Amino acid sequence: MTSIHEVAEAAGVSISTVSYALSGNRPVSEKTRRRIEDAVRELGYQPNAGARMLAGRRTNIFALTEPLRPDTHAPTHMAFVLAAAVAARKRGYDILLLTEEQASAGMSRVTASDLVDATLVLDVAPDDERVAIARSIRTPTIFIGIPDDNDGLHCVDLDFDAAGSLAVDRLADAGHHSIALIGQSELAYQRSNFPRRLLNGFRTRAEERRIAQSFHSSGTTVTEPRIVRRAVDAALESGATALVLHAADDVHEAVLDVLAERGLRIGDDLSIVSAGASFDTSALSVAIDTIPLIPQLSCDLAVDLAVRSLDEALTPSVHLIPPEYREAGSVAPPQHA
Amino acid sequence: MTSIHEVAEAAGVSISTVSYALSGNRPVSEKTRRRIEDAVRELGYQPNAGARMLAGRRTNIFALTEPLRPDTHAPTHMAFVLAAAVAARKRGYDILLLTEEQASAGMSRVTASDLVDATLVLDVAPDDERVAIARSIRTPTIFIGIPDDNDGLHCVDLDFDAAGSLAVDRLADAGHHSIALIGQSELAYQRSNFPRRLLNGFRTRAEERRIAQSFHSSGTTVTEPRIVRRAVDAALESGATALVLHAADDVHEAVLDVLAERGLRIGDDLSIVSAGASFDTSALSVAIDTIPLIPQLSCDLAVDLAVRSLDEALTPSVHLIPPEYREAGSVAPPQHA
DNA sequence: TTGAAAGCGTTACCAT
DNA sequence: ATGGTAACGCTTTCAA
Repeated sequence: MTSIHEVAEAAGVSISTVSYALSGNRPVSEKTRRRIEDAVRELGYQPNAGARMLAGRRTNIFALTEPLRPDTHAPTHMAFVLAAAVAARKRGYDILLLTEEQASAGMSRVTASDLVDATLVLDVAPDDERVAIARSIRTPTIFIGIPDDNDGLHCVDLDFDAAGSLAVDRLADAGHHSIALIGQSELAYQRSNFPRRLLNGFRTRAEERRIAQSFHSSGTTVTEPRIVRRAVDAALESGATALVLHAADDVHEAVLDVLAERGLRIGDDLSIVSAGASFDTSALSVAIDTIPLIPQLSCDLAVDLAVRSLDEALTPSVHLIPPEYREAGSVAPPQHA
Repeated sequence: MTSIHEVAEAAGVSISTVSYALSGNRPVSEKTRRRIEDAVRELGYQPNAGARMLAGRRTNIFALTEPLRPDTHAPTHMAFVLAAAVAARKRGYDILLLTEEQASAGMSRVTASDLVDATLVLDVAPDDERVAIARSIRTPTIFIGIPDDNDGLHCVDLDFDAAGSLAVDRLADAGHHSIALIGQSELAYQRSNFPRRLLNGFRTRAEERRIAQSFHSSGTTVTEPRIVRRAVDAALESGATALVLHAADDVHEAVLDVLAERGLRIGDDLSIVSAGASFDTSALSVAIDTIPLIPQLSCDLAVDLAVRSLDEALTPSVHLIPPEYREAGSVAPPQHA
C-alpha cells in the first residue's frame, strides 16, 4: 500500500507537510499543496485508517445500535438507518453496525476499544437497556428516540406530542367536533414511546378544545387484515367526521379502501390527516394531509450533536423537532357543520 | 484509557506476554496467563482498535455494501443485514455499513484506507457496478447474490433455479399436471436476477416433465392490491391445480384470502408451495409447504469465504446453496387426478 | 517460557 | 512555510 512517505518523496517534501496539506491543520503554500495533491492523485494515496486512529484522536466512525426486535417496522427502520448513514457520511463519518445482542454489549466493546467516536441509538424502547450503557461509557451517545429515563442523555426525536396536537388543531380549525385516531398495534404502545406521545398530544388537545375524540388501535394488514376494518367502523360509529392516522403504509391503504367501500369521499364526506408517517404518502391512492416523520431531520440533528460533542461539552437535553403540516386537500369542513 | 502496559505491570510480566496471552499466538504458562486475565478483568482492559489495525494486519471489520434502491423489499433486506452482522460477529468481525452512493465509492475508500479486511455485497443487481470495483481492489469481496458478469468473483446465493425445479418436482410427484407460478413484480424481474432464476428453474423442469405451466407476476399489495387478485384468477383460469408462490409476505396472505373467497381449500382443492421466501411462513393464516430462502445460510457461507480468503487464496466461484423442502400439508394430489 | 525492541503509518509538537 | 521526530498502543521477530 502506498504510504505518506511515498507521497512526500514524490512531492519532494516532508511527511509532516503532506499530513498538514491534507488535513489543513497548518497553512501550506499554494505551490507545494498542489504538488502534494498531484502526488496523492497519481499514487492513489489513501491514509491508513488504523494509523490515523492511533495517532489522531478520532476514528471517524460512529456506532449505530439497532436491536431489531421482531415487531420493528422494517421500512421505517431502514429509512432511519439510511438517513443516519447519509448524515454521518456528510460529516466524514462511517457507520459501524451493532445489532441484536451486540446492540448492548457491542456498545461497550467498540467504545472501550476506541473503535468509534460516538454512538447513535436507534429503535429506542421506554426502558431501553442502552441507557445504562450510555451512562457508563466515555464517548458521546445520541438517542434517536426518547427513553423514559432520559436524564443526562442526548435525545433527538420528532415532537410526537405536538404532532398529535397539531392534527387536532387543524381538524378543529376546519370545524370538526368529533375526531378519531387510528393508531398502531397494541404492542407498539407497550414497546415504544412515540405512539403514546402522539396519542397523548391528540387527547390532550382534543380535551382542551372540547372536541369529542376516540382512539382505535390497528394491527398490521399482513397478519390481521380485519382489525383495520373494525377500527375504521368503530371510528365511524363513534360519530367522528375526521380521522387521524398514525400507522404503517399498508394500514393507510387499507383504511382508504374501507372508506371507499363505504362510499365516503375523502375531504368531502370525511377528513383525514396522516401523522408520524415516514413513508411516501404521495404514493397512496388518495392524496392526504400529512404531518410527516422525517428520518433525515432526526438523523442530521443527531449526527450534528454527536460531532459537536466531540470537542465541546454539550449540555445533555431532549431535542424535540417541531412537526410540519403538509396540505393535500384531505381536510375540509364537516358535512353537517 | 487503560493500555497493555498497565496490564503488563499489574500482572508483573512484559507487554509481549500480555499480547501473546490474549491472542493465543504463543504458549503462555497457566500461571502467568491467569495473572494476566485477572489484571485484564480488574482493569477492564480492551485493546485499542487503531493500534491493532496498525500493528497487526487485520482490522476485524467487514464492509457491507447495500445500495438500498427504492424498490428493495425492506423486511427481506433487513433480514440479510441482520444475518450478515450476526455471522460476522460469530467470527469476531464488525460490520461497517456502506449505503447508496457510498456503496460503490465507499467500497474503494474503505478498502484503500485499510479500514476493512473484506467486503460483503448485498442486493446484487444483474449489471452491478460493484463488480468492477471488486475487481479493482486488493481485499476480498463476496457477493451475496449473483451478477450476470461474475467471472473471477466469489458469489453466494440460494440455488433459485433448483428451488423452482424442486417446487415443480414435488407438485408433479403429487400428481399435478398443470401448475402456475405467481411471482414478483415486473420490476423485480428487471432489477434482480434471482426472480428470473427461479422462474427459469420452474419453466425448465415443467417442460422436462411435460407439465402445463403458466406465470403471473404480482405487484405489492400496498400500491396495487388488485393485481394479486388478477394474478390468482388468471392462474385458476389457466386450469392450474397447484400454485407456486414466489412473493412477499403480504402477497402470500392476499393470495390465501382470494382463495378463501373462492371457497378453495388449501391442499384439498388446490396445492400450494411457497418458494424463495425469507419471512416466517408459519405466521400465515394457513400452513403451506415452503422452499425457504434462509439469509443466515447465505451470510454464514459468505462470511466463511471472506474469513478464509484472508489467508488462503481461494479459487473464485459461484456457491449455490441447495434448496430445502419443508412440508406443511399444503400439497396433495389434484381432485380430478 | 518469557522479554526487549523494531516496526506499523499517522498526527502534532518543537524547531528552524 | 517547512522539516524532524516523538508519540500513539499494539503485534511479532529476535534473543535468551
